Amino acid sequence: MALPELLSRLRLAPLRHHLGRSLSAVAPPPDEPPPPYPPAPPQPPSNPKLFVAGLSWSTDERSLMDAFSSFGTVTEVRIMYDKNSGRSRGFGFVQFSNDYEAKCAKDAMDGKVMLGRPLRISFALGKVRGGPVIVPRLPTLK
DNA sequence: GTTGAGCGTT
Repeated sequence: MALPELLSRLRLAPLRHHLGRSLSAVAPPPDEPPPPYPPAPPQPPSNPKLFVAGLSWSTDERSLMDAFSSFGTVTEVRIMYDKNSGRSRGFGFVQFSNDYEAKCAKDAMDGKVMLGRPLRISFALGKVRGGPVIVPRLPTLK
């Protein structure tokens, strides 16, 4: 009886020791950072300004603001008009005081029919006064 | 009197 116990102790002791070390050595990586393969969208494109297309020709900035003012503070509404004819080009921009209001208005109004026309809303891009417009600056000649 | 995807001026 004592012999098998002794044998098991003699053989298990190093084994348990080894296992304990190897486990503790292999244990740490439960934190495997899963590499997000679409590395692009950490944040959904969001800014206070919305690009609103699909506007009826008869939609003016006043009615457009009235349609969006219930989602937040509208800081700017602009509809692009044709230089010559003076009529609406069918799209414009609506800017809110913050990104949340803009996203809320977009989710609520995108696809909604206004004056018989389905609205196409997305976040504005490009020309933003004071925005991140990168202008390559050439060295000034002297 | 028209048209219908799109990203703009001061």
